[in-house]
Amino acid sequence: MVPTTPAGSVGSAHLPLRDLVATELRRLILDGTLPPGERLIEDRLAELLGVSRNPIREAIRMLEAEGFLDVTARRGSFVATLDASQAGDLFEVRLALEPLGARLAARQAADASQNSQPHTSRMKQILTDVQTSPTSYGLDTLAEMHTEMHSLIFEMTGNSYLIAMAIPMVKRGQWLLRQSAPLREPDAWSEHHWLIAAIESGDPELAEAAGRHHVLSVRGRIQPRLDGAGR
Amino acid sequence: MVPTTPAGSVGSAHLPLRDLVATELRRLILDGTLPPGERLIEDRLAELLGVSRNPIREAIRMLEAEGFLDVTARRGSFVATLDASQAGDLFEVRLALEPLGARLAARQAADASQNSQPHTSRMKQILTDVQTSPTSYGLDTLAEMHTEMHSLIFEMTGNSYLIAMAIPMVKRGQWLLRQSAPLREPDAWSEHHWLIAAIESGDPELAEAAGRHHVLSVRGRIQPRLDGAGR
DNA sequence: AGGTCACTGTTTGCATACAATAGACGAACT
DNA sequence: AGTTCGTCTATTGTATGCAAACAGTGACCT
Repeated sequence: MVPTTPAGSVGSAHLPLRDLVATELRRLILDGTLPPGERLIEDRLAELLGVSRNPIREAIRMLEAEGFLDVTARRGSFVATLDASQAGDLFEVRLALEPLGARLAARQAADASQNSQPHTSRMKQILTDVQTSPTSYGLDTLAEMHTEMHSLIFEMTGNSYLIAMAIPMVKRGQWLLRQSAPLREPDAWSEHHWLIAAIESGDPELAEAAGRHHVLSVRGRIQPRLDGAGR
Repeated sequence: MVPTTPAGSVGSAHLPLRDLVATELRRLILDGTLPPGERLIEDRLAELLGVSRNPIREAIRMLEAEGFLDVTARRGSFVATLDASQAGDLFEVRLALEPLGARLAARQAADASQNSQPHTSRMKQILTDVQTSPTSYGLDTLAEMHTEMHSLIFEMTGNSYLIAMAIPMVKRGQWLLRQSAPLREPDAWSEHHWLIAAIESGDPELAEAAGRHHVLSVRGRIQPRLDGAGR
């Protein structure tokens, strides 16, 4: 992390190294550079990122809490593995939280319909970008856009507790998508159109149903690719 | 932590200090010794617990991820505050996850009805203990028993992702209960009887409804005590 | 041949030391 | 009197050093 002026190096507005490290490790895990099961050696990471082991260790605690790492005391940290069983677990939780997020977001859309809705407009922009030039983005970029869109829904709810729980969940989902990725299929994106429209309509019931439908649909698309190691 | 033989000091089977510290800090927060808003000074905690700042800092990252601490870069860590708005947020999420947990637990009960169910028997034992001698426990103990019972439901599901998300949520609920505690009311406990019976019956729909009903009931009992700072 | 034991390198756990920043206090200036 | 600036202290951020534990290797015994 060498003094390359980390986006506001001096003075006041710079992030602690633990946050930069956590962000970078997340990226390396999500894009597959650090594959599932890979062992993380603190010294190597420290050297790789040009920091001491201390920020590394703190970042490891954060990523552990987010579920990206499996840590065993005195035996090291490993990139978490996501087998079919765990993917099923994830979808079961997501099937509870995504409809909730959509419902609360729709309520917000209804409450604050008069003023501008930065969340919905950004969501629509992402969707437009992807659908107008679907081939101009790499898989990683597509996954990131997908994550941003779902994160926006949760952020729109204004429920800070839901946000804290759901954002890591969405990132975990991005990871899964990245590994077995149907993000190239046009259907995968057009579905979001319905979801966003439902939220924007301000009808909580409709939005909840759309959220549920969306998760079920994604699960149905991904499940077949995960067989073999069933629960 | 001075060589006071910290419960398995030598050899192999001892927890890292960060875990002991995190557990202790959680306890101090939950029992009110560290009140909401309190600033945590790393040096003081280190001296108080007899360790260096390093395990303290790692524990802080963990508790931050669990939502017990609010951390601002270079300005310190503070015990999180739970106002009425945030309590509402918590209940909204809980209203999604608790029924899910009950439903999946019931499914497990049905699947594995032949062999013994350590989870349900432990739950029933807790309930019996509380109801036979309701006055013999302190508030903190009651809160801990309540937490254990709900944690058992989630653990029973076998869904590791749900467990990872829900256990901290339950603890956060314990915190709320501890602050405005209706745990002395007999109704609060008899309700759990229905919930456990529903899970044990193996009927997912019934259990889900019981879980939902329970959360709604608790919210109804707590909500009035939180007024003033509504959303 | 198989298993057990000691030995050694690697890695994690913890402590200490130093650097940098935030916030408070007070002096000087207007 | 109020404001601004500098200084000083408490506290967080980061680095380094050392101890303890794990994992692999090979010798030795049975």
